Amino acid sequence: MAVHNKEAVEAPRLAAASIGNDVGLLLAKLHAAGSVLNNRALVDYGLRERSFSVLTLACSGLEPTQRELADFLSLDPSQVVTLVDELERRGLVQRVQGKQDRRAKIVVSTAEGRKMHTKARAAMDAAELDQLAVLSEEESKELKRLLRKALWRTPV
Amino acid sequence: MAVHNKEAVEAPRLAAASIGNDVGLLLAKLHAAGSVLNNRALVDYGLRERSFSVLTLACSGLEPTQRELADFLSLDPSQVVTLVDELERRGLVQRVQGKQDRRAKIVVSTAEGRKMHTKARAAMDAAELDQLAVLSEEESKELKRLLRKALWRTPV
DNA sequence: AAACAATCATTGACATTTTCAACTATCCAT
DNA sequence: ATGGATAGTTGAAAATGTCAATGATTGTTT
Repeated sequence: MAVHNKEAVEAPRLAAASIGNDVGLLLAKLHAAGSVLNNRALVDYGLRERSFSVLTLACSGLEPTQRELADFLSLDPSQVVTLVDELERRGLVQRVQGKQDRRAKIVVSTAEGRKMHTKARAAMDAAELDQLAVLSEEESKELKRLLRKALWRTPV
Repeated sequence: MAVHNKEAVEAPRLAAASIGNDVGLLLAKLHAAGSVLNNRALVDYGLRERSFSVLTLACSGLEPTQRELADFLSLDPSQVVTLVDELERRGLVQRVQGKQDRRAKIVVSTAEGRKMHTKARAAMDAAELDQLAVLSEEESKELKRLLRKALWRTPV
């Protein structure tokens, strides 16, 4: 997702409108701006935000099924197929048959995939630091906490 | 944007992965979930998130040009054309030629548009309240403040 | 144990959205 | 006045999102 905004650095004139305080718009804009940064950070590794997410989860040890990936990443199952196809083609992940449920396919990382992930993770962390540079350490933590809470209704 | 997540109510198993703390993913998921709520809230008025944003700004008195709308909403100028076309066709906004710059077109609301906006705004506020129901008043305010700060680097 | 509905991954079709390049009209700087 | 940039518009191409159908497998009901 690209950003056409040339003036993301300071509050534009229109931010004064009531909509400048809408959570929906704030989320959309910050998400769009962040996506640009993230995808730019990942381009060296041939990854994009989504394939990075899948790779990360494949490396997590949680042994996610494709269905779980779809649910967690808010994607259609068919989109997960495409993402895993690509990562598997590049030798970064593998599909293994589910133990309890043989319909399910668990996506696990290869050694290659874990090496790739380590490097990509560093780039992503730098990008996030960049995006939130204007916030203090406490503010960044608080922002994440609030996002998680709003999303999952966990006390945190 | 639709959400395929069936378990948005509580933290899913995969949230334990390192990615469950990534701002990018948190923004993407909360934005996606919010879009569903917002678009559902607007369907009665024949609006969607984006046309509502354009209508709001047309009603703001700020007299935005289409270029400003594109920048502010992180849209391609051609997408703004489509949105304004539709709103104008329905008699909710009008294009008026810019005063200083005759290339520019300022998007202003009609009386009809303002009535529509008032009703839609109420529905949107309710949707936002719903989405952030789990947060306290202070937390909601703080979340918005942090989003605005990260986005526009205003002290706030 | 046979039949049933439900679920997982996959495919392919279709719709929507994004991105981009061209074009006209207008602006601004020299 | 000329030339280069910008605003809006159009249309085409690429990327993404959505959805229905399928085969394999599961759990459930008779």
